[in-house]
Amino acid sequence: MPELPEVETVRRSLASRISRRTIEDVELRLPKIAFALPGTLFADALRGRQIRELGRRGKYLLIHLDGDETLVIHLRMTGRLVHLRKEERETPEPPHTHAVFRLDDGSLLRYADVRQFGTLTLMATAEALVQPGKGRLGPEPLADDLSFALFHGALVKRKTKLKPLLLDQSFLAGLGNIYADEALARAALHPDRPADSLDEAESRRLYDSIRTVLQEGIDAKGTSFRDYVDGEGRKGEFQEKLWAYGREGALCRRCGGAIVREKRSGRSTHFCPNCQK
DNA sequence: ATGACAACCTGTAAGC
DNA sequence: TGCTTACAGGTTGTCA
Repeated sequence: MPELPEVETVRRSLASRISRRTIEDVELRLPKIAFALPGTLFADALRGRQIRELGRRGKYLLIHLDGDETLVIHLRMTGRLVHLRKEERETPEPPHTHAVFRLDDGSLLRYADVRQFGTLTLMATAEALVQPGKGRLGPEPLADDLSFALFHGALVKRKTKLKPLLLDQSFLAGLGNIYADEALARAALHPDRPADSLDEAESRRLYDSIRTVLQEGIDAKGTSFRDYVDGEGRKGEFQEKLWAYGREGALCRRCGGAIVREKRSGRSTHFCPNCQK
């Protein structure tokens, strides 16, 4: 489900609702999804803690707490994090609700995940900012300090094909299957092109396309294909503006050719064979 | 470094 | 209708 634009949308939609609130209690119904420091219980570690502010790193949502710890949330495919104000708290609970946070203003933060892949991890803030997941994360695609020179330098060192490279979170943090396909479509680059085969103009197109498509995704409040909703339970709108993903058989918005869907590194890959070279 | 694939889960849609 | 298979916004581990 959630790639960078979706996680950023969740972050923004939750920020004003839960910042500076204190967690009064946590009901953890599926313990295997949650991790605290070794030897501690997740709910115990969170009870009474105040939420400072919300951050994001790649696809990880960071809930910074007092005491220099951060609750790191990864929604994986079907995770949802929805806040309900005090007057909304009787809203029927969605199925597969695995954790409920009760906040000091009477509101609730519900975490639901059909496939149980997502994780809630309490870790030291310093660590969460650098390395929220297991492997090292690459740069933030939208950060000012990711210059074209830096991107291009890293790109041409790689022999991998573009599609798997864009999905590699250690190369760039935050692209997933939808936005990888979209970035390639907008850059008019074929998913199978070896990264080191791009000339500078092509590399520039890719760099620009990645940033444009992610920013437009955020502006549209994410892509809701199936499950995704933001922190207030609202769907995004970017699915209406896609060029490639989910458009098999439809006409390419650039050249009018037919979009195809083919497997690449185990993922459905959508592209226009006519103009993506 | 790269690639291929299974595993973790449940739900839905398509195919027969 | 009912059964089977493929597939889904992700990541990780294993084995070439």
